[in-house]
This record gives sequence, C-alpha cells and structure tokens, in this order.
Amino acid sequence: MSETTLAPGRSTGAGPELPSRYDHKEVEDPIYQFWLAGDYFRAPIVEGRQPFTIVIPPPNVTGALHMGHALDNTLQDILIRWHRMQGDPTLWVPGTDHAGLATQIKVEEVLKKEEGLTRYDLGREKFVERVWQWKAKYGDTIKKQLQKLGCSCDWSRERFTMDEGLSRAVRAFFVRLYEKGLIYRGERMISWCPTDRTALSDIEVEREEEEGKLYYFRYPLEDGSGFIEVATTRPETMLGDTAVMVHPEDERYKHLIGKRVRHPATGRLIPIIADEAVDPAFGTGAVKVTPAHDPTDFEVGRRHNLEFIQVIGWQGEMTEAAGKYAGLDRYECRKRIVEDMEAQGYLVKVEDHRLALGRCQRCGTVVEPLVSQQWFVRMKPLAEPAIAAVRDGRIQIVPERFTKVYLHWLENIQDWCISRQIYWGHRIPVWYCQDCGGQTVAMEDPTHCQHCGSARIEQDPDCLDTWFSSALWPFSTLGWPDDTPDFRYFYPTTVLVTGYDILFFWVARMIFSALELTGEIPFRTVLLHGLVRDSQGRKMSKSLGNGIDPLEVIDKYGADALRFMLVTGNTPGNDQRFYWERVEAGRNFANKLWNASRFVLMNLQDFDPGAIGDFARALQEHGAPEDRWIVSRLQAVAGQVQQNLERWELGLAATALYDFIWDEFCDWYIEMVKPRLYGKVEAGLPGGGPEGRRLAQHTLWYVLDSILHLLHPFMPFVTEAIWQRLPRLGGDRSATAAMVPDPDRYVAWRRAREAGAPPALVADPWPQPNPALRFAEDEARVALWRDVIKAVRNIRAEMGVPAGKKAEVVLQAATPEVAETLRAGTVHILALAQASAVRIEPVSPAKPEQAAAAVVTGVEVYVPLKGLIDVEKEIARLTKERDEIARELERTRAKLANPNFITRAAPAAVEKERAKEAEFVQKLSALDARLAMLQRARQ
RNA sequence: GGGCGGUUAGCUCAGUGGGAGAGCGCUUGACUCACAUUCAAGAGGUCAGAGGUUCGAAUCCUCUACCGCCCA
Repeated sequence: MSETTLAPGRSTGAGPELPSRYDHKEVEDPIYQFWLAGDYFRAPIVEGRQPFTIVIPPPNVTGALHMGHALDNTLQDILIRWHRMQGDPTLWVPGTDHAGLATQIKVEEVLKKEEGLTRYDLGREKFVERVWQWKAKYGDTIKKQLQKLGCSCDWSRERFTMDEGLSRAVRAFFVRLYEKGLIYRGERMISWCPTDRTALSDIEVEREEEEGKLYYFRYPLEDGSGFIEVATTRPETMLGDTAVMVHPEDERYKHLIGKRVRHPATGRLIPIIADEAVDPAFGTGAVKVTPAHDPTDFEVGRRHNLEFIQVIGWQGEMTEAAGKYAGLDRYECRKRIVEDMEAQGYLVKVEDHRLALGRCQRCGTVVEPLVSQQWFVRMKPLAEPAIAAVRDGRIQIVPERFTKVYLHWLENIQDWCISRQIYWGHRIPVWYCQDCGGQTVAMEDPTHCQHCGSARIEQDPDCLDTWFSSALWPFSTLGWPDDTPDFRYFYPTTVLVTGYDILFFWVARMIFSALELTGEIPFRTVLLHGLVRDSQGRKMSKSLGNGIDPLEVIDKYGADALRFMLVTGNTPGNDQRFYWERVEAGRNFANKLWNASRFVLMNLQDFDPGAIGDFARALQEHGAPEDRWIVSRLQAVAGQVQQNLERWELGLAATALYDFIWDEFCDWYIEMVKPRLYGKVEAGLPGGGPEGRRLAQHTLWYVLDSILHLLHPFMPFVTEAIWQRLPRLGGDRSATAAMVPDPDRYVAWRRAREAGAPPALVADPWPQPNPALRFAEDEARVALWRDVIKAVRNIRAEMGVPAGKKAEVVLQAATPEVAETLRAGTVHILALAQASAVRIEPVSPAKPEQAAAAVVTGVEVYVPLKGLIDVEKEIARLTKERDEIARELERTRAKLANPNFITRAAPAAVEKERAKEAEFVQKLSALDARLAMLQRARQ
C-alpha cells in the first residue's frame, strides 16, 4: 500500500489527501484483516441478554461459491452487522457441508479424467482420502471467498459436517430414532441412479415431462382364443412381466379375468388379474405388470402375490433374468425387443406420448425404480410436531406464502430413504452379526454383537444421506449432543436465511430434527430468498456456461458494489437477475459516498467536534434551516431503515439509504452548505458567521457519521474505510456513539474497548432516530427552496440560457411568511439557480418585463430574459403547465364535491385534498394571468 | 390435475387503499473549486384484460389471458 494508505486503525485529523476515485482493491483486503485483528466478529456470551444467532447454510465443499451463495451470505451479513451494531450479542456460525454424493461425483470426475480410475478401482479407503484432500482445498477456498465478500462470521466457531463433534450428533440422531423405532430397514421400491449406483430419496429425483412413445403389444391368450392388447412406455420391462392387469369393472375384459396369457417375449404363462390400480382410459385399458420395476406394479405384485423378477440391474444393464437380452443397456434392450416383437407380429402400433421421467438431481440420469434393502426414517410421527410449530406461529416463514408449501409437503410426507451406496459421508452406524444375524446400533463403535456377544460383526457398508447430517446443523454446530455453553446460550437460533429451493431438503428436516432432538424449534424465522438468474432470466448453470463468478465481480467492482447490487431490489422469496450495469451502479454509489466524504473531510480540517456542546440546542440557536432539514430527514431515513430491516425488507432499506445519500445529502445539502464553509455568509444571516460555520461542520460530521453507520451493513468496506478517517470526540467516540444514551449496552462496542481493539465502525453503536432532531418547519422551508431552484433551472434550460451565464430571479411571494422563507434561502438560490440577483416582492399585477415564468406553491417565479423570450414558445410552455394543473384541480374538486368523500373519508385525507385545492387554485390563477398578459403582448 | 408467483416507462424491477417511482438506456446542456464512476434539464406509462367492493383501486375480491415455478 502506498503512503496515501487507507489502512484503518487511526483517526485522520488532517490526514493525507484521498484519491478522487474510490479504489476497492486498496481498501477491502486490509479492512478485512483489520477486523480479524480486532476480533470484532467473535460472539460474546452475555448472560441476561438475548443473543442474535445465525448459522450459515453451509456451502457444499463441491467447489467454489456461486452467485446464489453471494446473495445468501450478503443478506445474512447485513442482518448480522445490523444486530452487532445494535448492541446484541451476535453470533454468525460459518462452516461447510461434506455434501456426500455431490462431492463424491466431483472427485470421481477428476479421478476419471486424470487417472482413468473409478472409485471402485481405488477402493473405499483410498478414495475417501482423496475426498478429504479435495475438501481441504475447497473448504479453504470457500472461507476465503466469504471473507472477500465481507462476511463477518465468527471464524473461531467454524464447523464442518464431518467434524468429530458433528459426527457424534449424527450418531446420536440415528441411535435415538432407531431406539424409538423410527428408523427401520426394509425391502422397498426406491429410486436408483444407475450412473451413481446409489439409492436416492424421493426429492432427489427431478420429474420432467419428455417426449416418448407408447407401445401397444399383443399378448396371446393361453387357450388360443385370441389376444389381449397392452400398452406400455417401457418395453424393456416386459421381460419382468408376471401378470396382465385390467380394471375389475371394465366390461371389455371381465370375461378374461383369471385366464392366462403366454408372454410373447419370455414364453412364461402369466395370469390376467383385476385391480383398481389400472386406469381403464389409458391405452387399451389393459396393462402389463412388472412388480420389480414399477412402483404401482410393486404394490399390485404384493397384493396379488406375484413373482418379482428383476431384469434391470444396478448399472442400468439387463440381468441374467432377461435371457438373451442379458448384458444389454436398458435402452438398447428396448430397441431390440421392439424389433423382435414387431418381427414376430406382436407389435400392434407405436404412438407419440408425453411421459413424466424422473432424473437424478445430481447427474441427470433417468432413475430406475428398483426393489432393494435400504434404511428409512418413519416420517409421520416426526412430521406432526414440525407441522404444529409452523402452524401455531412458533416458526415464521418469510414470505408467508411458503408456509402453505411447507405444510402441504409435510402433510403428505413419505418415509425418507436415508441409506446411500456411496463412500463419502457418515457410515451407517449399524453392525450386523454374522452368527445370529442381529443388528447392533450404538453411540460407540461396538466390538461384539449386543444380542449373542459374537465378535463376528460387520458394519453396514453404506453412508447416510447428506441431509441427515445437515438436518442437525443449527444445534450440532453449537455443541449438541453435549450441553455446551454455546448451545445453552445461542440456541434456538434467531433466523435462517436460505433459498426457497431447499425448503424441503433442508429447512423442513432441520425443523423436525430439532423438535425431536432438542425439544425446541431450531430458529424463529425462516427468511427465504429466490435464485439469482442471468440477464435473460435463465438459471445460472455450468452446462449453459452462463454462470458469473462472484470473485470476478468483486475483483472488477468491489464487494460493496456486488453486495449492493444483490440487496437492492431484492424482495423476499423472489428471483432476481444479474446485471453488470447494476453492479456498476453499486460501484458508482460507493464512489459517490467516497467523494462526498472527501469533501466533508477536507472541510473538517479545522474542526473540533467538542466545541458545539448540545447539538440539538445549537441547531435551534445558530443553525441554518438546511442544517435542521438534513438532520431531520436523517432521522426519518434512519427510521425507515430500521423499520424495513425489521420487516425483512432489506432491499427497501438499502434503496431508502441510496436515495437519501445521493439525492438529499450529496446533491442538496452539500451544495447548500458550501457558501458557509467558504465563509461567504455573514454573521447576521441564518447559519452565518464563524458560529454558523462551526455548526455546518458539526452537521456534516454528524450526518456523515450516521450515514456510514446506517450503510455499513450493506457496504461494510467503504464505510469502514471512510469512518476510520472521521474525527472523533474525546474518549474516542463517534458522533453516533456520543449520542446513544447508554453505549455500554452495546456489547461489541464495549468488548472491543475492553480488549483494547481500536475503534471500528463494525462495532460502533447503531443510530437511534431522535425525535428531538425532527424539524418539520425546516423540511417545508427547504422543500420550497428546492421547488424555486428547480423552477428557475427549468426555465433556464428551456429558454436556452448558457450554463455559465447568470440571470436575475424575481420571486413574488403569496404571503409574508413565504417571503421570509425565500429571503432565508437567497444565498442558495443565488448559487444553485445561477442567479445574478434575487428580488423578493409581494404578488402584484406588475410583473417583470420580458420574463419567463413558472409557479410553485405560494411563489411566482420570474426570470427576466431580455431578448431571449420567444413569446410563442413561452405561451406553449405555460399552456402545457396550465393544462396539467387544471386537470389536477378538476380531479381534486370532483372529490371535494362528493358528499360521500367528505363524510366517509378520513378527516386527514379531506384536509389534504383541501390544501391541494388551494394550491392548485393559486397556481392556476397565476398561470392564467401570465398567459393573458402574454396573449396581449402578442397582439 | 392441484398450488404459488409474475404481468407497472424502451430494458430490469420497487411500490398494497388517497396527487404513478428507481436504476440503466434515450434526448439536450455543462470537465462549475468532493465526484464526468459526475452535475443540470427533459422525453417516455389506458399500472395485462373484464367485472366487483369502496367516497376513492396499480394496490382488496372474482374471472380471463399469457409467462414462470413447485407438487402430484
């Protein structure tokens, strides 16, 4: 870093000149190191105080973070920083997820590509070693990325789902459910991925409609009396047919029930059975039954005691039971069998048909329904408390509409298949005895069978579904199953921030697991956000190549810009699109703030923050209206920010700040304060003289300090960098810290001081809106100045007055009060409306010669422009304005003429309407008079 | 088939009962001593359509159309 270093940790005073462009690359990394060095993120336990806790949705160690993570963690960091500054004991637990199957696939891909090996070639132990290497690499990358983004996690509490403690939690969960009979092993039909060669749970299968075919085959009746026609979308399963099924009420087939057919492909004799499961309207109304390869047929097979013949194997290949088709891939087999049937005259026809296919969420392979021995969690008893917790409001889902989705899923829940035939993950803690066949399940790895005592026991080779461990994350990270201080203090957590796409996978499972194991809800609120899509609204994905790397964005525009882009316009639960233009807008905003701060700092060189004493009183006594105005507006905005954050409307809070900082503070207040800073306002005038100048400095200092506080959760780096250079009061207090009633209540602030860490914005007290600093009259005054200045600017632009050329401004005020307000604003009208002089007079029939006109509330504005006035153009301009006002007036009068409005509307609304009417009348008459005058001049 | 969301300025989106907003883009003018990553002025909208509730509807209700998502 150069000499103009932005290194934090020291106050500025008359510090070195700041560069005129904000350079995030100079600032961000050193600032983050500064925070780490000061240990500001560490969460203290303060008995008697309600903590604010978030556990991070642990990113998968599959690879680097994507834009969705950037959004998720930006939202969390905003909440965390806000609460830390509000003084709450604040904990953000970071960590990562081993992501069983997903990570295994990644490592397998690399292994295949680089060494041409499979996980089976390497063997379990060696393969798992490789995954640990992978985890070390990407776990570290993820941590660095979160830090680049500015996330203020408590890194001393970082966790990984396969840590020793968390693994014990998984074991405890399993043992508990097993002992309660809520976990069982059974032979059931499950979804199998032939590529990954593992069972999947229902929700890991993605259903989509695709174009397919419906094949009609003729199955000859045993007695030679004819055929029965069946339709199927999967001819390869014919080889496993063990019945033909019709609806019991179907008149077409009633006479065939109980007869047998000779299977055209296998030659087996199979029965024709009747079952309600068949839809008479589908195909021919008769279907083949393949109990080993279809969930419906599986049930039918059980009901009717049919034979189960598995003809498709674990890799999607045909088994020995498929006879001459054995060894073929399932799709190759489909082709062959259709050809063979056709050659033998059994194929009737083939139709196009849309069908729902299930694909593996991880690899996209079409899953195969197969019967196999797996472990399951019995869901009904677990789901009930989880339903109740949300239904009765103990857990609140934001936005509320997802409550219904959550409830519907849990109310229709199926048992959860938790065993996976993979190497990477938590081993299923069940040992089978080779002597008595008994199962041993225990917290500690057993050496003997608990039933017969035999030492010949072997652990189940499978692993648990990765979500089985993430379901415990909110409490396993805090120490459960041990009764640790962290668990006692920080649990239940406050809010969970995550995408709506894992509502079932994760959120629901955390809730029922928590209720079962801890007896408490895991979090009070679930804040759901949407997906970040590309600029065309498509999902970002590797295969499309449209993903945008958050690190690239941070490198180009800075983390603050990325964060601001992600949070502004973000509405809970809604998707959003990524736009480079919007990142650029975020960067521009950071630069704007930077330069406004530069201006302030340049003008605080001779400033003593202690000189003023009671700020509110000084404002009343020596302040200019614009000082009271900006301070008053700040209170309003602080209130808005607070309110929106409390309602989880983070985007609205950010937008409110953006508008206030750019429009009101930079474009108006800073411009208005300049004359006083430059000593151009005499002592007699409002806010004039040395006293007034000091107050201007104090106002700048206080407002900027407040702005930096309020914006810090959204743009932590640039705000901290600037704040470090802001002057502080004796005792090293910021303007904000000096104004909060009891700073010691602010836990992070107090802790940093006690630890001797330098003052830092990250730990400084949060601004409280102060009613004593609201000045309604001054807000109205400045609004009037702004209207007048804008009117003059408009006239000048429309009339083509050269930018550098000053022109006189004549203002006719409707009342003495208005005239007084205008007089107080003369200095601003001179500067901001490029006026050579401002003449203020009462409204009178005598108007300035050759002047362009405009009206604002209570004021007629004239700009005499000898030689520049085109009467026709002026008439056109004013007529347009007049017509608009006339329309407004008409609308207002129509309302007021309606007796129902007067009697039924809120009195305040009626009052407002009356005021509008008066305003429009005044404007309209002024415009009419002016137009009449111009018309006469034309003649 | 069921449920949910969306339809507001050229583009992307805020706005939930009282005078239509932002960013970007566009037009015009300005390198004015914090900032051209800027400043100033401006153009641009039957708030998808129909009906209803209400003194009053972009906002609440019903229906329709189109787009998207989730579940079966």
